[in-house]
Amino acid sequence: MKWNDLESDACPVARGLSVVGDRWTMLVLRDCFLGIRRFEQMQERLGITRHILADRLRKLEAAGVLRREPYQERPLRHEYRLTERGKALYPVLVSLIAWANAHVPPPGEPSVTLVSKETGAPIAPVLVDARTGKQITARSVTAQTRDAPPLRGLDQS
Amino acid sequence: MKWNDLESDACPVARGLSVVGDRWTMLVLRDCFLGIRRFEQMQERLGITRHILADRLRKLEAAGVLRREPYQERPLRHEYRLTERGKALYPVLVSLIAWANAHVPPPGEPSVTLVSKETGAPIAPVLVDARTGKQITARSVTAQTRDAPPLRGLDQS
DNA sequence: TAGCACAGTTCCAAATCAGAACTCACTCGG
DNA sequence: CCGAGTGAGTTCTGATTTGGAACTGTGCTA
Repeated sequence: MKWNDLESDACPVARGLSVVGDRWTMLVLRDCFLGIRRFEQMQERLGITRHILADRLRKLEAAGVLRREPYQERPLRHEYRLTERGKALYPVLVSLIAWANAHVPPPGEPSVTLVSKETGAPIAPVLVDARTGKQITARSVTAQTRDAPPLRGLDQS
Repeated sequence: MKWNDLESDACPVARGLSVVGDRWTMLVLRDCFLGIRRFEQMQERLGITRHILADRLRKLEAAGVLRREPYQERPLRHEYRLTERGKALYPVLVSLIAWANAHVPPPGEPSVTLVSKETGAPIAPVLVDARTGKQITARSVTAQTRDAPPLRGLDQS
């Protein structure tokens, strides 16, 4: 399978990964969420090759996740900012952070955690259904294909 | 930067990606959540090279995300199942699905959606703080490093 | 006039991946 | 007993993708 085919895959996981599913993209976006906007800064913070960074930024712009806009003329220079579509990825990032802090043991205490901007209190993210407010788990929720019946899911795992 | 260095990175995003951050891993896990457990099935459904699939399964097992257990002897054969650590990745997958269905236009209507197993009603996932019940957004929440002050975040984006 | 900054681009070598064939331990049908 | 079939891999080779380092272009500052 070629990677670009994923973009038009029926499966939303595949489509999502066609945009953010490579080794660097989510790290680039992490920096964007932290307010990093400039090429040089990203390159230095991430330790990514300039080559690859340029390529990823191009692709993220093409996907409508980042937007490139001039912050000065003479010489003309651009910075990268999250679009609404990009900001909508925040839950993915937060879920990943929560999982990693709980399950990929850092050397020592988790050194980066999520806190409320208002109160500074630590945050424990949970996914719930907007309608019912109930927590979403692999046991309570399943994927449904429009044409085909769902596979058996996790019930008897 | 070498990929394996990420594993011990202070940043939880980097640590998380050291486990699930490559081109195939999340797709493998998607199949696991759908109840697929056998090598041959995954290989066929995903269109992944047998070589790479074997490698990813090994790594996921080493990371404690999947567990490999015999389902028959003579000849001895194993299947792969999600561990608790693996199941804890569900929110990441769900967030990705929600984002892709909303922002990576599928050809036609989203053909795979999330529904409640009980009622069959569609699910709209939202991330909230377990403590306060308030929605988590890039504006209300920020990352905090234990030693350093946070970067400026999205406030004035 | 000589650096210096920023945002890239270019080139080559090294790592990773795709595709196909091969292995191994069995089972089953005739 | 022989040959085909199954499931889970492994091995090979050639193509793609990365990493690392140097180079380019435009303008600023001393």
